[in-house]
Amino acid sequence: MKNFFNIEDFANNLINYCDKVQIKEFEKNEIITTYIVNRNMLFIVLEGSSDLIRYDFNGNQMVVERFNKFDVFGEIFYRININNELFVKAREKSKILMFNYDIFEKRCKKNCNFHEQLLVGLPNLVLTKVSDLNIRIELLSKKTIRDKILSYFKILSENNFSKTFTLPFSLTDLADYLSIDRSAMMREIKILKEDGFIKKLDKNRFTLLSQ
Amino acid sequence: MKNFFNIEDFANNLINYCDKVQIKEFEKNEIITTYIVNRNMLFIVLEGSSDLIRYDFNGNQMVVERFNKFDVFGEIFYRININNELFVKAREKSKILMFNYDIFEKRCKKNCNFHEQLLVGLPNLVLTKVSDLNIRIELLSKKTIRDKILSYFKILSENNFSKTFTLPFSLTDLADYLSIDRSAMMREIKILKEDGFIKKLDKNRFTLLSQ
DNA sequence: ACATTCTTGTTGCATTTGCAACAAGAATAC
DNA sequence: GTATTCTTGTTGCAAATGCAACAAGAATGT
Repeated sequence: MKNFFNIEDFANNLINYCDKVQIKEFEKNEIITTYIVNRNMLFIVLEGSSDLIRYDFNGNQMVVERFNKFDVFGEIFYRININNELFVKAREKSKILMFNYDIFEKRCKKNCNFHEQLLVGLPNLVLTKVSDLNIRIELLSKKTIRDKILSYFKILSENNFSKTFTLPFSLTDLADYLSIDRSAMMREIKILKEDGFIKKLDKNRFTLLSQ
Repeated sequence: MKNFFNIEDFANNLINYCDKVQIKEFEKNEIITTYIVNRNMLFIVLEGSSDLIRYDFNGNQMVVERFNKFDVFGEIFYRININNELFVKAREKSKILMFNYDIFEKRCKKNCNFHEQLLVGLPNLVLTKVSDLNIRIELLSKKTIRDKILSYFKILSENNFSKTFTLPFSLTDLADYLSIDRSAMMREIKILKEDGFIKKLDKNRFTLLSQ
């Protein structure tokens, strides 16, 4: 999982960024963007985090996806969104890089280094996104809650090169991520503990037991 | 959903393609590639179709994803695949375009038009892929079989600009795509018909009723 | 033309899951 | 420092779902 360019450095050198790109700060709960098909805007989280939210018919809102540091998002990744009921809301004070997809076609006036770096670095961010989406699809495809939890824990464990790992979010969020009922998930985690599959060390810290 | 380049024309002009790219034909059931992390190969289906298959522990194989004409696939979209148990198998006689991701960095010797077109057109194919993955995630996130079916039918209907539409694959494949048991899905379709939500016209042809 | 494989359709039953509701502890806001 | 919100944990129950098994029709291969 090598990085084709170092986005940390990149973000730190944004002082004289080009005229095709802007950086904006958002307060907690501010709307960052509403998804409108063919608007072709792209966003990169530089600081903070935000949620892609869908309003369904009944009026209740649901978190479709969460964006953390250096995640890419935008209408361009959601070409079918007929009712324009998708929007992105800051979960906390956040800094967002914004630009139009036509950046690939039109160079900026200054022909700046920043523009160039973005063009080189963006594909890697998108590939990471695709990989993340594929992983989530595989998890959501598992038929039982047990399989979903164990498969996800296995991935976390492998990412961490250790049987012990920390969840990247709360248990409530985990249920959302796996699209299962939270109480049913808690029940299954309890059974997995009893059956000796996992051990709960701390609030969000688990160990996968070999059997 | 505009096209940034016409891949049909593109594929028809492959006569003097560049030295960075190759086109290969595969017979039905032939293995096109095995996913190996960091191999960085990309593939585009020019003709035919293929399945991404996972061997699980028990030895039984499961279709993770299906690739049709002009779909892009490759290890590069699956960065976490520790056991290398993923491979792509041709469902029928297929023609596949293959190249390494470094095509972005290294121009070919001839500096050919083909190479240039690929660089311009590929991002659009990838964005379409991301959009498709996002749609599937939303469907898989629905909690009931009824919601999954109705949401998917709504998308097909909107794509077709009509309440009536044809499934792009068999009912058996639909159950796989939505990751639900086929018999449970058939039962639900029956209830949806009885409740007046849908009408079945033909084998794979349905109409969404307004109520 | 026949055999074989694939797809649709159906049902009973056990199991899994979502939902509702509640309580206690942790974290955060003011 | 207190109130408020968020998170974890638990349970009973009804509803949804997967599984197994079977049959008939359609499509495909030779």
